[in-house]
Amino acid sequence: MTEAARKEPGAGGRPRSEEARAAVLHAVDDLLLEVGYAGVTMKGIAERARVSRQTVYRWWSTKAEVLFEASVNDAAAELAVEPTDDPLADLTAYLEALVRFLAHSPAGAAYRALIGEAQGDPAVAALLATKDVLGDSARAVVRRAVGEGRGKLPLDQATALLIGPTFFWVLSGRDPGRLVARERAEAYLHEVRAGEIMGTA
Amino acid sequence: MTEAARKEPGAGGRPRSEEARAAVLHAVDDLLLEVGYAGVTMKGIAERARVSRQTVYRWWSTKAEVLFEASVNDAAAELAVEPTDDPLADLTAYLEALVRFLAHSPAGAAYRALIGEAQGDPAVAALLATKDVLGDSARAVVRRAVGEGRGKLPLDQATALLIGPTFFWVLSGRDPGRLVARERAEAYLHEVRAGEIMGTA
Amino acid sequence: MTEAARKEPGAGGRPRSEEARAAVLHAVDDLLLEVGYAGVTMKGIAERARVSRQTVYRWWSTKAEVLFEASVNDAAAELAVEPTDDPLADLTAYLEALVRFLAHSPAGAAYRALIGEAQGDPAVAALLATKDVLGDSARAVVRRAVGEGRGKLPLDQATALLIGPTFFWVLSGRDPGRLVARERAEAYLHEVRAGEIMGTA
Amino acid sequence: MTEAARKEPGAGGRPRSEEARAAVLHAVDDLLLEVGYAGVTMKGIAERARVSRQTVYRWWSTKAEVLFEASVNDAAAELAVEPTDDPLADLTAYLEALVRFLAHSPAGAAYRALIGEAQGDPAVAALLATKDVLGDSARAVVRRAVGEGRGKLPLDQATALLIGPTFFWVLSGRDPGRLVARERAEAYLHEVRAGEIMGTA
DNA sequence: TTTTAATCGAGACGGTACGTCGAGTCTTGAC
DNA sequence: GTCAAGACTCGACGTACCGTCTCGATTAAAA
Repeated sequence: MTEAARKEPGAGGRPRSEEARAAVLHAVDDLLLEVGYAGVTMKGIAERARVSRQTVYRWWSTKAEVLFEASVNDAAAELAVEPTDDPLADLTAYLEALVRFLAHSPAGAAYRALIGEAQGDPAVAALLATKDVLGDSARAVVRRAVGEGRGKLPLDQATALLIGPTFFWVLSGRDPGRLVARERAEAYLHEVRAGEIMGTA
Repeated sequence: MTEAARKEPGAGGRPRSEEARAAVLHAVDDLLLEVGYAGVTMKGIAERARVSRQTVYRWWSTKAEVLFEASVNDAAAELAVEPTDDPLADLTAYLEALVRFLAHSPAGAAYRALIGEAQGDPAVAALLATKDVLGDSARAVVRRAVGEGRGKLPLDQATALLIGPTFFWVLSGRDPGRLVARERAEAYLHEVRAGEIMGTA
Repeated sequence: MTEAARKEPGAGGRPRSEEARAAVLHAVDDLLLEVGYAGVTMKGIAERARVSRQTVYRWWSTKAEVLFEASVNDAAAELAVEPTDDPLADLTAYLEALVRFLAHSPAGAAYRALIGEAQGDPAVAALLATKDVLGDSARAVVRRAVGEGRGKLPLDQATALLIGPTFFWVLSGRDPGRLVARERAEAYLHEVRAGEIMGTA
Repeated sequence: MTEAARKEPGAGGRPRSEEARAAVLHAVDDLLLEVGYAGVTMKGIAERARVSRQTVYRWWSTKAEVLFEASVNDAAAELAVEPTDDPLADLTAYLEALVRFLAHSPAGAAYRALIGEAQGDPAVAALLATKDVLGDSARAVVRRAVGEGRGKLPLDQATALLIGPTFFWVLSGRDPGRLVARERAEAYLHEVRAGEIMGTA
């Protein structure tokens, strides 16, 4: 449904079946792993969830919406890192979580597929724009590690610097095992802190 | 066509129509702009190219293949930068070309769509792996700018560092106008050269 | 409602809303004219009558039942002819009423549609068998005009002789304007009276 | 297809599968008997004929068209009577064939259903108007029996007089076993011949 | 006066057919 | 052997109506 149960209008009527909602979200998770994004269909989701096709369409209009709702909570959870007093450790933990999410987590696979679909489908792009999972999670970490506004670099560009290389690495099909989070975190910290002084980037 | 015109088998027979081939590649370019990646279909390509459906299938098996062939040459051309003696200028020029390609060029739109499709479709991933347009173009620039193997950072990770932030920025739907190539190039140069000494990367 | 308001079971309870009943019958009449029999749906009836779907189903189980109840009273009224002392005049008046009913009246359109539905749907056939509107109206006229049992022809066959040609004419889509009731009435009278003597038909 | 294979345009292309055409017509015949007109669906026809749904829609746009094509040939055959020199015998034979057709033949069941559907669906009415199976067959018999234009009664009204009573009898669900063709034929002959002299009907 | 019970509206539910579309394949005749 | 044309099977699309099922809110007669 994208935005959780709106039940204002009228008031009357049979209430939405929470069971059906859960079954659909569960089904789409399973299907993504089994048949891949391209193989997921609204029909397939409905059948797997033992739910009528109409019920799926009633609450989500595309498979992208179902996937988004199914994965966005998992995504936020998997990308959250417990803050410590050590910025380097935080950054390292975040980069490790990022690789794990993008390259190995089911929620990450869903997210990659959505990012992909968004490249050729404006509707999906708009959907993704409603919640910037990656950006939000990174911003929290970066803000703690380097402080906001202390460098000349806007916060969102600083996060792009952090996320970008890993993002490209995974999406372009390179081996995620070859990434070393610790080194990247050190270099990143060095770079953005230099930016504070040099005023470059 | 994926594998260039093979003319070995048998002997006689009508030769492949170069006219048809060009018409297909042309049509797919047009269609991409008009209806977007999701709207492109094999049927649509054939009709637009005034070519029979069978003819398209004879030479390409998926729309991804047609798009790939139609855009890969343009892509390489658009990402090539004339080498100068100034590494900073080269890097800056490359980053500008990269933004132009990813965010504004038709070939780039096709490439983004293909990268996207690859996230959920292994066949497309394999297709893209046959020619690493982005990596190749960046490698050439990076090699000239910092020298190969002089840092501890492997070359392909150094290129990921260069491409990644921009790649993420554009694919996540952020405004490409806010990227400043010059600053990024300076910071990049600073970082990878520090890596040579610090051995971090 | 098919079987008039039964109020036996239990005891208390909210009484049936006569308003709702009338609204439904009214709605089905309107809809039949606007969208035709095929276009009438239970859903459409409910919405048009500003009544819940369940309420329609509570009292009628198919659209045929609603239509039947909505049209049967009108039908009987439209087919009733005031008896005079002149059999020929009675028959003529009846045939005129029959054409008017079958070819031009809304109730007749409903009746034709029901007869039609009955050809392929035994449930509708059974429904129609509960009240032979056409036969009843004709029987009354024929009985007065020629007397019952005076010919060898059973009464219902004599009525079929009267109704049949017009019935076929209209249902097979022929122009009702070309029927001349007076001539048909004369011939009919001649034929059935001959039957009394000849003992043939 | 309603009008047999049109193969003029273009010339190229795979020819229509006669096998598929026959399978569809056969399937709809079977289905009509098994599940009744209301139970016949385009989906059901396609599945029963082991043919794709698209193929059915390619040549017929509604189930009425399929049924019409499937039954019209049988209908004409079943209603044809071998002319003799005895008008009374011809008429009797025709009336017997008519009862057999309307009340007992599969083609007749289809025809009744189509007539029925036509009452509430103008498209079906138009379809039926393209070929007046009942009228054509009766006209041939009546013309031979009484001569055309010898009475004041137009030929098609004379045929309505012949067909009508039986038509009404069967369509209103009355027992076809109670009809006696011979008596009806005699009365009919008597009536229309009287009409020649009396100039009534 | 409180139950009690059947009504009402609204609207979600599982089904199933609708008619369309794209994917690939196959079958012609012409080149 | 390629080409245009176009019929073929298959399966998903998104919509519509089916008939059933909860809901909360009425509305009267029975307790």
